[in-house]
Amino acid sequence: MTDICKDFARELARVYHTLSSEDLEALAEILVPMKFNKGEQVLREGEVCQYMYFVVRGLVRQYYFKNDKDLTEHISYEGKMVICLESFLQQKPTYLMVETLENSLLCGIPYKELHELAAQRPQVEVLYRKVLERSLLDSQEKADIMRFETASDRYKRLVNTQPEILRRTPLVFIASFLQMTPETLSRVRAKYLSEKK
Amino acid sequence: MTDICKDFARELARVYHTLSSEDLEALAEILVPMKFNKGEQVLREGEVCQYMYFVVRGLVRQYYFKNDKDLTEHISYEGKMVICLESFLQQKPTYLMVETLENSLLCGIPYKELHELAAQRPQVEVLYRKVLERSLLDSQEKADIMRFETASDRYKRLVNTQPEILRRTPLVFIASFLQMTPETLSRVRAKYLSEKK
DNA sequence: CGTTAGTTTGAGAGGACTCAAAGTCTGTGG
DNA sequence: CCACAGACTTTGAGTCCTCTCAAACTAACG
Repeated sequence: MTDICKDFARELARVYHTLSSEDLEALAEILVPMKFNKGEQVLREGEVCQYMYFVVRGLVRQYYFKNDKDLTEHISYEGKMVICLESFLQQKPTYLMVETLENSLLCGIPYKELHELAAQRPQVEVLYRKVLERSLLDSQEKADIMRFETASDRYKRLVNTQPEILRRTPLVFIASFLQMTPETLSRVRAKYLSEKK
Repeated sequence: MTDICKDFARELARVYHTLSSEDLEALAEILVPMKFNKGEQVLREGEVCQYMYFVVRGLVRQYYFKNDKDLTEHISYEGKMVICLESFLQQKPTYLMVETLENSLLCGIPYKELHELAAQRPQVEVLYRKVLERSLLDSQEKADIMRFETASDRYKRLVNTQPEILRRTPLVFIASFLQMTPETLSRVRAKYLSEKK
């Protein structure tokens, strides 16, 4: 087991504080560190998502194709979780893919081992549930944002909450992440910059 | 414990098949049946959602206010679950309210008892997790629908998947449930009917 | 039968899209 | 070190969907 995994396990414990140090040890045991170069595929279409990933270092996006269009669903960087939920939870082939936008170091919790551990250790099961809870709350928040905010609002929100993403990600991906066309993002951003000045 | 609760417990076991008959007994013990008249508030703004509700009979909607507008988030009838997730999961005051649209019979799983039981019985914890998984997949599906389907598509989808709701619910609520104005729904529906003929 | 809520119809506006073209950046090979 | 291809970004014009506001219509209930 690497230090990286230990760090991650500690991080998890901190965020969800339900784990004893024993649980923590056991969890750290099953973690798998993974290294990827910029532009590499972490998860391909049709594969089954075997891990809940944690980004130790780097930048990755989750995306899929809809009517031949490449749509970015999520962008994650240091300290964030990356899961293709539908595939991971149901252990069925994914339509949602993962690729890195920078050289990246990920830490994975494998499905089978997680479930075995959860069966033995109630607190791990609780942790697992809490991760889902968080995803659920996030996805509700996102739905709300998309429903009520204009393209311009969404851009400003990103500027305020995750400027990190803006600095490190090509515009095309940001546009579809914010659910607008690159053209719209360009206009929105031009207006934002001129207003700010 | 009433027969109703037994029915519900059986239903749960059927859907999620992880429970032993012992687990089932224990779960049924903590269920709380509740009766409401048409138009009654099941959960008011600011209260903490104490139950995961199951609709045994009747029709209920979950709604909230945004800029003084009454927005229907969800409509549920026999066999469906009703949970104000944010409030229930975090046991904090809800902004999402629940009211009945018909005389209704609900069956509630109380938070505290559920957690106690989950702590004792791993399979109940698993069940709890699976309920969350289902909510998550549903909410992702809904986001996708709202993103890519037009008002007209959404209406047709409801006609095909839950005509039940259309027959039993006032138009205003259906409109905001489908995330459109009553005017738009009226037009969409007029067009649908004329096309069909 | 009148009041009020709910639904339909119409006109007009706005946000974001598409398609198209122009402009800018970047990296590679001469 | 320059030039140019290809990718990315910006700008423009026109369109479409859904919204808002307003008015007419219908239904329901006391």
